[in-house]
Amino acid sequence: MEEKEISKAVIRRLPRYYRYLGELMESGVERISSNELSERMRVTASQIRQDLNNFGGFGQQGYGYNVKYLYDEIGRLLGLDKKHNVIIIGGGNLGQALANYPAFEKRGFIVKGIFDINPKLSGRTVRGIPIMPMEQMEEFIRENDIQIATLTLPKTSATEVADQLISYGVRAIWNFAHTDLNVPEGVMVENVHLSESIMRLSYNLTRYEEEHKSGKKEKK
Amino acid sequence: MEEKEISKAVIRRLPRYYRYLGELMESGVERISSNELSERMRVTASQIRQDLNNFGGFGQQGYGYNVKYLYDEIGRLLGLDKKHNVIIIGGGNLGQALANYPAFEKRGFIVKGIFDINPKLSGRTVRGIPIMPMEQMEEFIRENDIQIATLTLPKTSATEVADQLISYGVRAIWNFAHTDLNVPEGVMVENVHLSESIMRLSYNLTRYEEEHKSGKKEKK
DNA sequence: TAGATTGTTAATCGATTAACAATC
DNA sequence: TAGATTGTTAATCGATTAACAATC
Repeated sequence: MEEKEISKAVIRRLPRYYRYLGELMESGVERISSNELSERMRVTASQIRQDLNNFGGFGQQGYGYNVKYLYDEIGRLLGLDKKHNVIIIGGGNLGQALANYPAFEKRGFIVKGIFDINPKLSGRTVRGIPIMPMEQMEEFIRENDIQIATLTLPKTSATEVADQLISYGVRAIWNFAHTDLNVPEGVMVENVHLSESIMRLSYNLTRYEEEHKSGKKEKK
Repeated sequence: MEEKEISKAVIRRLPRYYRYLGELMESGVERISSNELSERMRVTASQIRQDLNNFGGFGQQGYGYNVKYLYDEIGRLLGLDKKHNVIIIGGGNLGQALANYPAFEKRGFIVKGIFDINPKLSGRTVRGIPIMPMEQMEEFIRENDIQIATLTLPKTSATEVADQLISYGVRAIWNFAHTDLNVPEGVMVENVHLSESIMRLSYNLTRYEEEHKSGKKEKK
């Protein structure tokens, strides 16, 4: 009845909670209070409690949170309790690097195939994953229950390929191309714009240098 | 006198403005109003005007914004008018993929060297960029005016290596390792946590599926 | 039970949007 | 000049933090 819409800001933080809880588990910590966690993560305890309460009462008064339980619950929210079949479009350096990344498999993201316009790459494999020509994409998606497509190709072809992918039934696009995709309702896009990321770093570096240039500038 | 602190949200948007303005330039557009740009970028015109005004009056009443001028100004803010020397720590797949990325060079980010703990990689090159052993890092940083270090190595060594880099004078870290870095004031960190990114995608996909499962669920 | 800590409401802060006077 | 569009102030919205009653 009451659809409590969860804000993007909260969702953005979920994977980070998951990471910290995983580390706590590894070091054998069984329970943790929002206060302790807040010190480790450098966020307020209030925010932690607010965030978690969006999804239900995961804690217990007077006790705190059970680390394993909370870890599993957040994992479930993030869809990490299920396998997701992934394809990578674009078999260049970045595409191959992602295909080679074992950590994704551990979290349930299984790379099933790589597609590239370059016919010379066809037939090769990366970590046992076949590189195939674009023509086989549709059949492959339909037959292998592919939910997520990773776009590691030039922006010039990204839009067109994304449209194809969606028409073949892909519901989620992990977009590394330097362009924004317009997708219909019900299709998810997560952008990784690396060039924008390094520009933000460059901005901060430049601002800092400007403010501190010519040695130590005395503050009046 | 009045230090107008610019919010992180604004800075996050700057590179995207830059991208759109670059595309407008390429297609020969000379001027644009906040209204037109807002339609293309799917943000409000009000936000565009507010954002840009943080940095000064880039527009002109009755006319709008000169595309080339605005592009250059934002580029300058982002520090793209200067060259930045970059090293990559970790010569694995991702490190090599970034080294191979020509778009960075175009923006003034010059990869000068790659460092890896694996001595077998030493002496090899990627796109003419030498891979060197970690022992040479300090000297290389000091002699080549390195400002930015890219961390593409396992989280287990990331913290330690970051500390080293900072002590050698690196002021900005582009962190791809799955961990948060604690750095002193004056050192910039930009995180690219790919596993968190794909988890957000997975979250949205999973939520959407839950809401629409068992075919079309009628809404009362 | 007493102490601890959550869940949750209320207060504050910041960011976005709307409105319009300034001005090209 | 009249029309267009910015720069900027005010209003709204949303997110974070503080506070505390509920409860384990």
